[in-house]
Amino acid sequence: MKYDFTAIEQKWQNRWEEQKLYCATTGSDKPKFYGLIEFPYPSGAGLHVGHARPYTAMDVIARKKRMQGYNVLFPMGYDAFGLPTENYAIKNHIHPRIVTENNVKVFRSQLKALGYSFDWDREINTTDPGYMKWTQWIFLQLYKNGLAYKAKMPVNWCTSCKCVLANEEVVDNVCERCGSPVVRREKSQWMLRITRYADRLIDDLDDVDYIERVKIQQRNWIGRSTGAEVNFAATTGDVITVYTTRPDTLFGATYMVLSPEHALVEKWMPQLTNAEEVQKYQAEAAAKSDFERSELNKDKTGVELKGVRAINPVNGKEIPIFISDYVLSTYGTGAIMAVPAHDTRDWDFAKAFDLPIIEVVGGGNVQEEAFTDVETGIMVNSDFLNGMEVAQAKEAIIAWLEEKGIGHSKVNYKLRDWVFSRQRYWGEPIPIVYCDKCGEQPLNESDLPLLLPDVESYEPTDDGESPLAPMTDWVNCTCPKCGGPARRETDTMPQWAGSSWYFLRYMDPHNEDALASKEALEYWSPVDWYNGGMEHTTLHLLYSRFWHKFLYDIGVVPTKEPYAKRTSHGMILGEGGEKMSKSRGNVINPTDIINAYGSDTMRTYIVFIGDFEKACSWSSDAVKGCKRFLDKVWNLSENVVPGEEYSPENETLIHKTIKKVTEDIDSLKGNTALAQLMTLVNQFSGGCNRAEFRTLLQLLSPFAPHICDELWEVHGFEGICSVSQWPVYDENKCRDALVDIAIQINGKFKGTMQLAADLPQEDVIAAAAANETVLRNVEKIGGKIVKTIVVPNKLVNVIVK
RNA sequence: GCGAGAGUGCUGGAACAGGUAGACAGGCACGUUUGAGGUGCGUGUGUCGAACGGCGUGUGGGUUCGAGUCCCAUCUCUCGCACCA
Repeated sequence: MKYDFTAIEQKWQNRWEEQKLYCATTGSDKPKFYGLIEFPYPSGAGLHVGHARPYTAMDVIARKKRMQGYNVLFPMGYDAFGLPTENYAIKNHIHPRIVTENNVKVFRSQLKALGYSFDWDREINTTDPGYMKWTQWIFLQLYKNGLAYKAKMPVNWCTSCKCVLANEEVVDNVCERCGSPVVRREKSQWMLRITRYADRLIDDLDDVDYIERVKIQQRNWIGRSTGAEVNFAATTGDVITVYTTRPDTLFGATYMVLSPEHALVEKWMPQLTNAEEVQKYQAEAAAKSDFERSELNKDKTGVELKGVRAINPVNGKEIPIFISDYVLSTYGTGAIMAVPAHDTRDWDFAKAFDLPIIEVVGGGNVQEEAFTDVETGIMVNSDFLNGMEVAQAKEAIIAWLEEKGIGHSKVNYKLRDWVFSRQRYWGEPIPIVYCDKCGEQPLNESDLPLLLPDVESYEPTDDGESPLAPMTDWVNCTCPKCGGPARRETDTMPQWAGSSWYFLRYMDPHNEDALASKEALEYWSPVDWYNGGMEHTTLHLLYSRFWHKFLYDIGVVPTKEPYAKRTSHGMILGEGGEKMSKSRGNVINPTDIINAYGSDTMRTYIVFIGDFEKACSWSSDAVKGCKRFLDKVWNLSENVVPGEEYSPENETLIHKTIKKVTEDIDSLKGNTALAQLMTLVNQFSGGCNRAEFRTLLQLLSPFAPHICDELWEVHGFEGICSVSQWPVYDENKCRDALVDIAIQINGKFKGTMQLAADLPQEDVIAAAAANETVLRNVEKIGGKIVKTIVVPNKLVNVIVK
């Protein structure tokens, strides 16, 4: 019989779907397992191998869990709002909804062709009105709880997308998505107060099982630092508040620096003797992009504010005040006290402007370089702090500042509030209206979802207005409070909105009265295992944790954290180790591989390709190797003899294999699990019995489910392989009766000897002493055996002197 | 600059908790099956050497009976952050 993978795969995919074999049941008594992967953005290019890697890995886990008796929720959906769809729609004059529908169709058929065990009854799409309704509902709750607010502020504006971006979407001052330059614009924007959750987003990382680099990256992004705010008096009578993490070095503050945008600079302008020079510097700084500002970070520039001085509150000394663009207006208070002796940047500036450097922490040579070590230093030149260690001095000075009422301890974050407005058409409209009488008003929940107007044209505008703004039929509405005339908010939500809670919708996707029922949320929460890309660590992953915590606070969800475990996959590179890209022409289309070798081969290769967490390059030859392996399994099927028990010559290897496959799948090492299965199949090359073949099919089933279900049926085993009960192993049967013991002479490997397993140590030593290899080497060295080290069942090391 | 991770055959990659480095696969070579083969099967394949044997996990040290694995130093690469006071 021929291995007709196309027919077999089609047959089983149909059967799985008809029988709803992989559908999850809320409330089942079985233990639950919720495995999640990031749902795709249905782009016009279709599914690529980058999707297939994490999807296949989680499918293998889900399939194994199911066979182990878990009630498995493994869902799929589409994150379908977004710019590429909108741009494509504009260019080709098709409505984005149609574009989305077409793309989703392609994605769905590709996903099905890969044989994933998704619960297709729970498929979701973020652009469905029934889904959008709850995205908008969550926004209203955020609004009502003071976490969504409108603010006029400088924002990142992508010159190509003609749209505002969140800080997280700007990489090296270009748009993360399209690579076009990002400029600053002053705009009124909807913001989400993610900063209110900064502490919990850091602290609760201790309670979840995320791979370490994800935790580190999130902590760094939130960027919590503890220090103090200190008030300096200016000679004008104004107060300059600074933020510092080193209040202990206050005695070493020899000048101050304000950011060029600091409000006091404007206030003081009339009394500055060098106002012109100051204004020129401000103008230069404003003209520079953030990129240029940080590019030029080698040489410190700045201008002294002549005519104003500050007083160091600890010693009453007058010190000069500068403006410089190395002080950021957006962090802390936009002003610093400069301690050149103990801060590298201040040191550079002091050298450039010839300012005094006063050592206040001993241990370095501050005339040569800034001494920033906080572990070893002892305070000097600091009055009542002298002799203390840095940590001690921090506490003492903060106490002193608080007592005098001129400072207090303070925690700062790099994290900023989330810019939530986008000036595009293809997103969820923000459910707010503006009434002349009542002002800003949220829509009534009963009026959700607020749908997009169905129009012909929705080109982005250059003036920063949403394309929805000119659609007066839609914009003009009535005020939900007074019923008078009102106008709708015309900005839409970012793509991150729908994906911030989608994992909850899977739990109860058709619910019309709530985002999901209490029962479903209680039963399925939290997601047990979430795998996704590192690129989402400070975007989607952080955003969704924020939303989830908020939903927890208002009693909607039962857990503080959405995901119990997070892992991440490496990229699949092209054949030569280069990134796959259209321009290089090295993109692998999963459909081509499926057509040529079958989905089981594709799946097997994707798992076998290498370490899941590392980048791997695609190899067309190695794909064939996996096809060969499945061919061998297929051919083995014709050499299966009767036998309901494992035969003695295969028993140990089978138990070992069950053990290895079971453990390796759980630790994302499908590559070595498959290697072990290949070893087993190689051992079976002459044939195997029914019991052995049955176990092989079960172990291979998570990786190559179609061929296994088919052969299972061909051999008349009961039920369906992919939902049969996972085989168990006996630890005692995982060991060979005879073992090869390595022989080392003085630590060098010389050969092996075969002994019975678990022999007492004395017997092993005796066997070694009598061993030919040992005797020969002892003689050669011309010494005596002084010691023998035995590692049970592994090795003996004979020390000869 | 700071933080994280990684350097193993011709290639992708294995190696539990320090215990036979190179599993498994690809490629290549030879043989064989075949009318033919981008088929199947078999054998070989780290390196030097005819062999005995020696040498081998980026580099240099160290700890240990024993190091790819641990420690110190150093080089290279990848990723993340980047004037965050």
